[in-house]
Amino acid sequence: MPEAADGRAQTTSRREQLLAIAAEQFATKGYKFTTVRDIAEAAGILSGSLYHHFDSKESMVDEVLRTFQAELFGRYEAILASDADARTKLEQAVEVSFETIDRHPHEVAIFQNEAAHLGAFERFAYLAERNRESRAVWITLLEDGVRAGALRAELDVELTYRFIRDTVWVAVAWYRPGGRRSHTEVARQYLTILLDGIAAREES
Amino acid sequence: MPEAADGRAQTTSRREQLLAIAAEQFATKGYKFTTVRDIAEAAGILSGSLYHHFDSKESMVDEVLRTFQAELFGRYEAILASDADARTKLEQAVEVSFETIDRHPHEVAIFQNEAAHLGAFERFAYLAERNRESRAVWITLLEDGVRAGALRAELDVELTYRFIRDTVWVAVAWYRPGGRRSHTEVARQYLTILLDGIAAREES
DNA sequence: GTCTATACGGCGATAGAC
DNA sequence: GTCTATCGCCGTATAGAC
Repeated sequence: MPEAADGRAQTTSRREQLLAIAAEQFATKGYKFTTVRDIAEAAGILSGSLYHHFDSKESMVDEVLRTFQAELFGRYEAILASDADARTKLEQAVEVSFETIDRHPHEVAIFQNEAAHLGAFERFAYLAERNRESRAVWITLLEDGVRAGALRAELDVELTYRFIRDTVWVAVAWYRPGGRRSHTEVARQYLTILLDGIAAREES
Repeated sequence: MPEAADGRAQTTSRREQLLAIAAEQFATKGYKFTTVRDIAEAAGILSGSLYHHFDSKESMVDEVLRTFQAELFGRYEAILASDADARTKLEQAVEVSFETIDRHPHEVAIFQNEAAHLGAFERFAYLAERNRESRAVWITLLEDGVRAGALRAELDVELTYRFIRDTVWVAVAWYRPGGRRSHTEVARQYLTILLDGIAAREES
């Protein structure tokens, strides 16, 4: 990652490298369990040197989460704005989510594991805001689905939203990029369960 | 809780009281974020006094988790051993899980949030063992369901197990005992989604 | 069974040399 | 941009009086 063979833009700045290293540590050991000395060591420098690049350990998670969320929500908005039918949009939202787990597993893990704690500080108030946005996206998708007749009418939309959100994001705990199942495959299987259930259909 | 009006066993020992207080703190703030001074203060004593009852902060989580797991797995075993049909057993396992969230929300939360970190230490090796046991329970239920013709034959059992486990336990993050939906109601709704899916059935 | 007092270590962060 | 050195704080845990 650090070197580009040809002369083309080697855009990964030192700052971004360090953030990527920090993100990996935060994701695997947890934010609180990761010391600035851990991050520095993984980067091959000493802890004091980190403060040339960042104000504090807190600033590091902050930047990691902000960047990640901006990208993710950009993609959700694109889906909402498209003119696909309700069921397709729902499927796309699920696919984008699993793709995000595939591409940014560390960032997703940090968000999953630390958002609750961090959200308590004013600095991280945007996390709660993003949570509300996310809920709005899924609820809209589900309600549109019901209205269009694609989803069952008696659906408890609120509960369904929670189940979807939980299952999709918690998958970061076991999904391994480059593993046996691709993110596309996982999304497809998941959608089958979600849409059609696991029970055998009785022939009528 | 501390007092029993009649002469009958007032079984909540001081030890159990302290453990309950610790569990609540661990669950809401996280194990690492909870200091022994926090626990002591919540109990109305000083931190040094805690060490009259327990070796260490670690011993406290340990005891909380061990007790909880023993009870939960006892219930799973009872279901497996019963002579109900495959679909009923699966439903019962889901119901027991939500009931456990209702009765022991703190313990479930601690297990959910801390098991990954704690599992690294030999002292908590049993957490990984319980995880394997849990997987065995669900996989058995699912495979029996497929064999009995109650569940779809093409089911990816491994993936389905993960989705069930994730959704059921993560519900501890939002389920509130005594709230608007009872655990029985949540379990029922969840089973509908899981078994029959959320898509409208096309009339054949 | 609880308190007072305190040890010991590791953490985040800073100042200034190179 | 990194290193050396170090500060101040807060965490767990201990020893012994009451």
